[in-house]
Amino acid sequence: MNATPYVTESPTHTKPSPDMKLARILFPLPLPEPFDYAIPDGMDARPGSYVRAPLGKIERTGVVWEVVEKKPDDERDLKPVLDVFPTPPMPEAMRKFVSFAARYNVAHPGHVLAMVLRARGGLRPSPTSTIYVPTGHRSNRMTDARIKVLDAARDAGPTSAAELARQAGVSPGVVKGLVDIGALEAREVDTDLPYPQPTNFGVGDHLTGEQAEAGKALRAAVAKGGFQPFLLDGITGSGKTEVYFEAIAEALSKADDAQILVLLPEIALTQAVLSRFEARFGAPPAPWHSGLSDAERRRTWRETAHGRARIVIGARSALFLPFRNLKLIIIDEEHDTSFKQEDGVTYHARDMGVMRAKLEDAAIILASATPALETMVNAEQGRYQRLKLSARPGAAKLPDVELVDLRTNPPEKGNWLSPLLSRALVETLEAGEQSLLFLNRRGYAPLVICKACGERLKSPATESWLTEHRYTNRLVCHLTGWSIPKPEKCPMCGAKDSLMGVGPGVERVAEEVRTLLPQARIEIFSSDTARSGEETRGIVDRMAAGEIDVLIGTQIVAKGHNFPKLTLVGVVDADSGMKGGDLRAGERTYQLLSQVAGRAGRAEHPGRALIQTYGPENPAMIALAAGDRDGFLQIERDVRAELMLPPFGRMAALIMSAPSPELIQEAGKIAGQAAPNGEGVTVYGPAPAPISILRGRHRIRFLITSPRDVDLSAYMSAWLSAMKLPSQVRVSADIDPYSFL
DNA sequence: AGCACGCCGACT
DNA sequence: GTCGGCGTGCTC
Repeated sequence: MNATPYVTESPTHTKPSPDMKLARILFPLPLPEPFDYAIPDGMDARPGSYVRAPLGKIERTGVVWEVVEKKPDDERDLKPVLDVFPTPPMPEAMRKFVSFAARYNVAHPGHVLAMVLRARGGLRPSPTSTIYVPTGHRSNRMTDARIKVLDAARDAGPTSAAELARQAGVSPGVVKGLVDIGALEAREVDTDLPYPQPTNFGVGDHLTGEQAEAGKALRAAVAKGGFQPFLLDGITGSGKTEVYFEAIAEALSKADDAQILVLLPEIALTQAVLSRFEARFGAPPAPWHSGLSDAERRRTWRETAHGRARIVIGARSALFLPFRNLKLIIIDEEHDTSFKQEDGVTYHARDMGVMRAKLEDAAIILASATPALETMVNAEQGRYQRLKLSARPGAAKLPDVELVDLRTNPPEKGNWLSPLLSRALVETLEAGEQSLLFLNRRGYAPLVICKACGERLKSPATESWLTEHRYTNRLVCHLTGWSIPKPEKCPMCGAKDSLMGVGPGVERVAEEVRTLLPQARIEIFSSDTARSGEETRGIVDRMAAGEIDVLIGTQIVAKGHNFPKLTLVGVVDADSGMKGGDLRAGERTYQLLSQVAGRAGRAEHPGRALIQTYGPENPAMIALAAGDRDGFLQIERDVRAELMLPPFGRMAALIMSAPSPELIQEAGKIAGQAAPNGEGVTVYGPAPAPISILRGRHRIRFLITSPRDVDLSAYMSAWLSAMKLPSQVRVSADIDPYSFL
């Protein structure tokens, strides 16, 4: 060891020179701003470069946010940038997008950057592995073992030494021997392969007149270039996908480095959808969702950053992938509420997508059969261009929708299906056709009470009601997943056999159908019976093959499955979604119900939908029965305009959490006093948050409304920084909140 | 987010 | 007397 104890200064510090440039580096951490570092001579660190730099005692990856000249009077002894990754720099549009998303959603820029850098290994070149290929060269010293290995290499294709030895049933030493005599050659290859390039950019086959026309409009817009937002408004089965494929084909053909992002609700990201893209464009798209392995994740990330992945198809978080040359964004099922991220950095992928398209100077297509009210208003006011698809190709027709008034046509006591719906189920089974019953409640009964003392059984962590599951004979908290075996005695008063399930769940409705149709093949479709993709596929395949007579499902059934022999859809309780004071409740019920109703009669069979409700006079129900979607949205629109609710006014929430009820009450008081005065801003609360206890923390929230012209993000940001809170209290803002309950 | 510093309880 | 619990504060 060559110790030099008298050297005290760290050798990593760079001496300032007169023309030194410094890099302002943003780290994926909740820091208030980028930090300054010295760029060593000869290092190619520019705005957008992904770099490593020392931060405190450790080294971290960050992104150069800007490069500035060091001022002559700047005496700071800056640490140096250590390394630049061989990844193309993050384009300026992306950096602006990160900053915008942080400002708009009231989050630290670094916190948003963390969402961008979520693929470990994506910044480094692909790992390599050694494979062995036959050279064709054979020596006269061919033993049995050697021949087996060469046969394996020929049959299995190039693979690793261990794999070759395993397949040949010999020891790895034999492989080494073959390399030594020149019969096999070792090659280093990347394990993460580039995605094959799409090839088919031509006009799609079998487009109907209306589809061809919409496709042409989209092609023209993409060809022209620049920020152009579209609403592709097409009823279920009208061929929206085929139409936006035209826009994708145009973007692909326009430049050979143009990239396209397709966002879908996570649940819609199936193999079938990926295959459809592959069939159309001759190459599979790059996928991005929470279920990817680390290797798949870094592959998609790297290929996207290098500009080699042309089509990326993903869930909401794919919006934060670092595209090099993004030319088109598609948000399919744009009304879907799963695009709203509710924890961590809260954001809405649809709204952020429009902003990203604007900053990238790209086209964006929002596609839906039931567009969100916000989107409809944007189209109406000319901010989005609206393309309508109204026809269903082929013989398929939207089903006839009938409302069943549960007040005049009530189910028998203890049942949940009205005589009308029961009769329809019998008729459908007799006709050899399929039925679907929709009830958005898992389990047997959503509430368990004690007949003796009236106790309602609650989850210890969240205080929410426990749901009875007969199939597993457990009581389950649907917020946390916590469960206990169903007790024999009431935990409160000790009475035996006094616990009773109240209200309907899919299991109870299944029980009722079993009594009504003893010979029918009945299955339940919910997250309890479709735990894996395999189970989901099994149910969907059996239903499509006609092996199920009655399928009883939660909202999982509402997503684009095609069941040709399905002719009856029954909605057990249309009113359940309307409760809770949620400003979008009516809209969501309409979307869900029309989506569910759209499952019936997609092929040559006509379908019908029966909707059970206690409020058939409700505008949502009337519009649904009449198939008058735009009429419904108009009523809803007027209500929101009148009350200055979004999109006619702005709304935000401030959510606070603390480990104890006393502390959260104290925090609420402090926050209430710290709320700044803002022109037109109204603060309501605090009130218990939608999930008032989460992971052992007590939560409250304020609701804030303002006119549209107020910068509510800036208001929330000012409020947050004006508060001095005990350290155990956590606060966050939610711009345009979606959960109210 | 890490990581260190710092100030109070159970152990060789 | 120390080892270590996690509250608080800093990182260019």
